[in-house]
Amino acid sequence: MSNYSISEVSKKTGLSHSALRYYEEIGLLANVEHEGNKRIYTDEHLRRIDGILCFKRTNLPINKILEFYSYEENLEQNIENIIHLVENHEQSIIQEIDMLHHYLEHISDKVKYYKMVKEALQQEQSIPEWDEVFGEK
Amino acid sequence: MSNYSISEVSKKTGLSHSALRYYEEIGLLANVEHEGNKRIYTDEHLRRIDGILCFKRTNLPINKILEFYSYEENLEQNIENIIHLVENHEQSIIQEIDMLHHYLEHISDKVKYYKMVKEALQQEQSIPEWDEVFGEK
DNA sequence: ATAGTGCTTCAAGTAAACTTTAAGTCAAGA
DNA sequence: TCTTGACTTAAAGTTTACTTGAAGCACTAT
Repeated sequence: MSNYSISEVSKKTGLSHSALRYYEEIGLLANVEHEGNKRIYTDEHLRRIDGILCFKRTNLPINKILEFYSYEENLEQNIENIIHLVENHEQSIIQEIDMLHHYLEHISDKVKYYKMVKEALQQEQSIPEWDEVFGEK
Repeated sequence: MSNYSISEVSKKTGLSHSALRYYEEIGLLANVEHEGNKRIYTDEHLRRIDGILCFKRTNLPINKILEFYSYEENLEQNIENIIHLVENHEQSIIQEIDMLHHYLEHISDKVKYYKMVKEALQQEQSIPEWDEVFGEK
C-alpha cells in the first residue's frame, strides 16, 4: 500500500490536478487525507478513480456516478437502487453501441463515396452522384 | 417536393424549434427561405438534417460538421480534406465502439456482482466480496 | 537570503450546444 | 373586432465538467 501525491495520481490516471481536486470537492473522491497542506492518495483512491473512469468513459454523468457511490456506502439498504442503476447503464451502453454501428455504416458509405469522387476527378470523369451509387439505401 | 413549417420539421426530426433556428444562425442549415416572416423548409433541408444528425449522434462536434459542409460546397478543391475528415471520423467511431465494448464488460460484471449481493442478502448469507468473485480480473 | 518547485485555496471563467425570455408579427376563426 | 396560435427576433441564461487565475505556504537548492 503506497501513498501518492496529486502529480503521481494525475500521471497514473490521466486526470488533471484540478479535476482531482474538483472530484474531491463534489464528494466523488472522499477521504483524501491532507498531510500538512498536501493531499495524500492511496491505492484505494486509485481503484475508485478506475471505477469513476469506467463510468465516465461510458457516458454516465457525474451526478449518476455520485449516486452510485452513495448507494455503495449503504449497500444493504440500496441494493435494489444500485442494481437498477447499473442495469440501466448497461442497457444504455448496449443501445449506444447499436446506434454507433448503425451510423458507422452511413459514415463508411460517405468515405466510399468521396473516394469515388476523388477517382473521378483524377480521371477527369464526371462526378458520381450519391443516389447513383447508394440510391437503394 | 413539399414545404414544411418549423413545427413540422421539428416533429419529423426531433430537433426543437430553437435548435433549428440555432443551426440556421450558425450556418449549418443554409438557404432557409422566409415567406413573410415564416421559415419554409424543403425536402432538401430534411436530407441535410438527416446528415447532420448522423454526424451529431456519432459525436462529431458542430464545428466539424460545419467544416464538412463547407468542403461540400466546393468539393473539387476540398476532396482531400473531406476524405480526411470522414475517414478520421470513421476511425473515431470504431474506436469508440471498441471502448464501449471494453467497459461494457466491466459494467456487466457489476450487474452480476450486485445481483449476487442481493441474493446473499435475501438468503441471509454473507455478502460476497468483489475480489472473491472477480479476483482474477 | 533568495529562488524555484510543488503544492494549497477560493473564486471566477470557459466551451459546447442549445434553451429561455421578452416583446412583437401575422393570419385565421368566433 | 378581438383573440388565439404559430411564428418571429435578439439577447441573456443554462448545464456539465471542468480550467484558470490570483495569492500564498512549505521545503530544497544556491
